[in-house]
Amino acid sequence: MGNNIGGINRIGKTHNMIKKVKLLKPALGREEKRQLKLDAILRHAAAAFMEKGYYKTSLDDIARLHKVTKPTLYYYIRNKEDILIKCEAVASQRINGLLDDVTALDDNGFAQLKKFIEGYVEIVTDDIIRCHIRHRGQREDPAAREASLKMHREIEHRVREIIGRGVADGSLRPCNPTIIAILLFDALNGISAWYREEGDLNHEELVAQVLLIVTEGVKNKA
Amino acid sequence: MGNNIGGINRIGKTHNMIKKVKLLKPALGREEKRQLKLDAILRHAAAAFMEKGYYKTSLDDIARLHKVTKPTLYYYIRNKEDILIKCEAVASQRINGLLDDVTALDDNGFAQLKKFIEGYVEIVTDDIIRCHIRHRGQREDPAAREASLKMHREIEHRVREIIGRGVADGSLRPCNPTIIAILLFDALNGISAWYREEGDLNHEELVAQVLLIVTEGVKNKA
DNA sequence: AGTTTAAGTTACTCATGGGTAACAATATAG
DNA sequence: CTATATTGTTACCCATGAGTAACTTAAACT
Repeated sequence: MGNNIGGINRIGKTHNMIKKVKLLKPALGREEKRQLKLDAILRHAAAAFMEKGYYKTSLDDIARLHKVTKPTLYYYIRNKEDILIKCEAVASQRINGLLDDVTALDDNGFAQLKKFIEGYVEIVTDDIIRCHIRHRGQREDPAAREASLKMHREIEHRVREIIGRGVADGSLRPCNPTIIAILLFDALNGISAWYREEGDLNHEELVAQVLLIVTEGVKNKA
Repeated sequence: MGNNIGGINRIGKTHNMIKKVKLLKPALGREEKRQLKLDAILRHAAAAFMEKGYYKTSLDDIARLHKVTKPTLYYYIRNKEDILIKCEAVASQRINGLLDDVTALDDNGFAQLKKFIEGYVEIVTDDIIRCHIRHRGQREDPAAREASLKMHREIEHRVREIIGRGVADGSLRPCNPTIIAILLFDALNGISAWYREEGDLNHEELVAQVLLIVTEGVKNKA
């Protein structure tokens, strides 16, 4: 169950190709239009947060990026923190979707872990996910804070289970699944902070190196 | 060349044991006293930043922790950002000190890498280091920002060199030292966010698991 | 002693930015 | 073609918190 915000950034292009956008609009229901705009706002906000950080980015900045004024944002979001919460919802869906796919696989723990790593490196490229990884934890509202921690624990727990399964079925070497899951997660999440698709390092090489260290380690036994 | 702020938190105890602190004070020069207080402020600030985050921690909060009023802080620091800069200086000294020790070792790349990991897990326990790892990158002042990035690059570069050396001398399996260094760093830095010495997970177990994944990987070859 | 310097305090200023009230335009429906 | 939600705007409020000025107290040196 992948991602409900796939083609949002194609809106810009549509806008360039067709002058009277009005002709196109009625094709979409109000609720869908609203959802689309919300997603666009989230993308703009996430990009800004990644560049300047949450606190150094004002709502006016985000509004400017979206070419509206600040109060308009409040039609789509409850408050500034709500942006992070909504980003988290998207992130949760995508990551848990990946985990659904991976655990549905009829294969041993190692194979599942491998698939997870490949998928996660893909996911971590998205600005909204990046934003969530970087700003996870900063919740003013205690309830939101708790929810955030819970969702993070759940994901970590699912990864831990994959590793545990691998140890049980013999495809993974005996280890402490809790620690290994956290270490792996931190390394993967770290990728979101430095990896850019436009750069000279391609996806395959990156995945290959992650898999190298996770599966074989770096010590030479020859 | 370890750490110049080793026994700061012992001041509290001293204060409890000896009533007339005045009798003790003259043993220290003014400059040293000043340095001691600065370090204490840094510790208080770092602890607060780790708990509430940089932006949610006001200078009044820090002053309160230190049992002084806000303007007094300005006797020791230039401004709020200066606290991060000073934490970074401490971190730089400790990490580069470790790297000095490690690279001075007359042994192969793998052995050096192992020593580095052991030492780094130790370092990452310190609040000031934690603070630096978490808040590295948020610099208002462009010059400070550049300096921060440069220092971080330098450290990463030294780790990369150790790995490269290992590949060259055959103690490490052929790999991309740049990527491996970054992944390793992210995993190690991540530790600072969750590991507490007081917890039930002891140091040795943690180091053992990190070394397990780095050296052997988790895939079972049996 | 008594003068100087370090260390700390109270009481402000002032920019920033989140959030809102009241009003204007635009689209959808009947 | 009017009536009514839906979007959006301009103009404001106000809490927060960084940084400063002016003044007081404590320590140190000769």
